[in-house]
Order: sequence, then structure tokens, then C-alpha cells
Amino acid sequence: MERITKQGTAILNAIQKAHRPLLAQEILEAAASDSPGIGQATVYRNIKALVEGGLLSTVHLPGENPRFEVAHLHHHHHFHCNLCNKVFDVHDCPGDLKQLAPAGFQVERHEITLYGSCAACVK
Amino acid sequence: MERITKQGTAILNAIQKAHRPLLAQEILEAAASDSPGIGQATVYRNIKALVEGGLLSTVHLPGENPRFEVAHLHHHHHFHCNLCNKVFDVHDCPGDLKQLAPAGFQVERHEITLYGSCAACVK
DNA sequence: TTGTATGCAAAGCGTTTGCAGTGAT
DNA sequence: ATCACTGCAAACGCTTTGCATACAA
Repeated sequence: MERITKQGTAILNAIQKAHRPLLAQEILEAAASDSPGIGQATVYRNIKALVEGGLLSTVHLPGENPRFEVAHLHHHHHFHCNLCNKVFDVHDCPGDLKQLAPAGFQVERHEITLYGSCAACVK
Repeated sequence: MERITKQGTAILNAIQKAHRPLLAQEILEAAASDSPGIGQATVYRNIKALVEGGLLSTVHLPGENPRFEVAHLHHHHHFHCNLCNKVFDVHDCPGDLKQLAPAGFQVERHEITLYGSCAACVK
């Protein structure tokens, strides 16, 4: 990403405005309102560059296509709403989970996904 | 699955012998030793029928293709080895994680994935 | 004999890549 | 004027589906 383009700006803006992890498809749709006619290859190429540059992080949820969000520095988890299928950040964490693993296994990292209904859908 | 076939038997045997979740590809390779020439469509169709019949469960790990294991009735999690890329069951659980979610969110279920080195790779 | 299950090949879906053309510098 | 970035379309890897054949019942 050496040059600033209308498409690149639209893509980053879309993600920054979302405040939750977005699918490539959602990013394409959001960016298309700022930059009509934008192609999916451009979205994927920009996402890839932004992830490699450390500006975005990839959110892989079980059985789901990858989502992308502005990179947080702090450890966090995710909540997947069963009703609207949106994903939200969870800034809390139960802490050390090393004791869960079988004997002889070394735990370096963990990921937690919560499932249920988000505040908007509960209403 | 109304009829018992050599291929179906080979597929179920492969999964039962593994004692860990297997990729479709791994199931194909394992079943091929019992039933040479078995096609991947057969593996996918059998897996699908077994999952729908409740004999197998699907293990979705973040960023990974689905794996399949004999359905356990009890709640458990998974450990993904960073070195050999195999996945193992973790029969322990930190318990209720409802308090992690933001206010107004209802948690119904959770999944935990541990990452690190398995006992065999630690050596 | 009947019709389900199989194997092959084609189609789908999300993502990546090749290439010629566009546009930021 | 460069050459990085874009859009289109083809290619990819994994999974599913269509169809004629094989084989369990």
C-alpha cells in the first residue's frame, strides 16, 4: 500500500466505522457506497495488506468465514449472535486456562467464542 | 445410510480408531487402506449422513477446515497442536462463562480452543 | 430385481492470482 | 511518465451435486 486510493480509503473507513468484525462481503458492500464499482479482488488485496501491516486483525470463528476488525492490542474474545449472525468483541477473559489441557500438553494461547443473543436481538 | 457398504464401514472405522478429530482428507486416506479406490464424494456423503444421524460430531476450529469425531455426549473442548497440527479433545472446562459477555447479551453456549504443543511434540 | 450408494466429473462458494488498463505520484 | 493499484475473469482448494453404474438387499 504505497499509494492512497479511493478504494483503499473506503475499505479502511468501512471497517473502522463498524466497531465489530466484518466479513469480506460486508466490507465490499460498505465500501461500495463510498466507492461504487469496487471489485472484490481489491477488497481482498487491501484487507491482506492491512492485516500484514498490523492495522487489521483477522477473526476466525468456528465454521465461519474470516472477519476483519481494527487491530486491538489487548487480549479479547468474541460473541456470535445466533439470531443476527453478527460478531461482537468481548473484552473480558476468564484468565489462565493452562490447567484444562491434558498432562504433558503445553498451552500457549486460547480462544473463546460465546454464542447466544446480542443485546439488540434480545429485545 | 440404509445399506451397509464396504466404504461406509471403512469410513466409520477410520474415525473410531483415530480417537481425535480428523479432516475429511485424513478420513479419506485412512478409509482408502480398507477400501482402495474410495472416492471423496463417498467420504463426504457418509460423513454428512453420520453427522445427521448423530453418530459423528463436527469440530470447527478457527481458521481450519472442519474435522469429525465420534459424537461425545459430554461437553468438551479442543486443543490444536501448533507443531503437528493435530487436534485433541480436552475434557475439562472452566464452567460458566456467562459473566464475560457485555451487559444485555445472553450467552447460551461457548467454545474454547487451546493452542500449544501436544505431549508427543513436546518431547 | 430393485433402488440405494458409489465413482467420476462438473459445479459451487469463498478466496487468490494473472493480466491489461487506470490513476496516484 | 512511472508503475502501484484496480477490475475483470480465470484459477484454486474444499465441499457438494448430477448422473450412469455397481452392488446390497
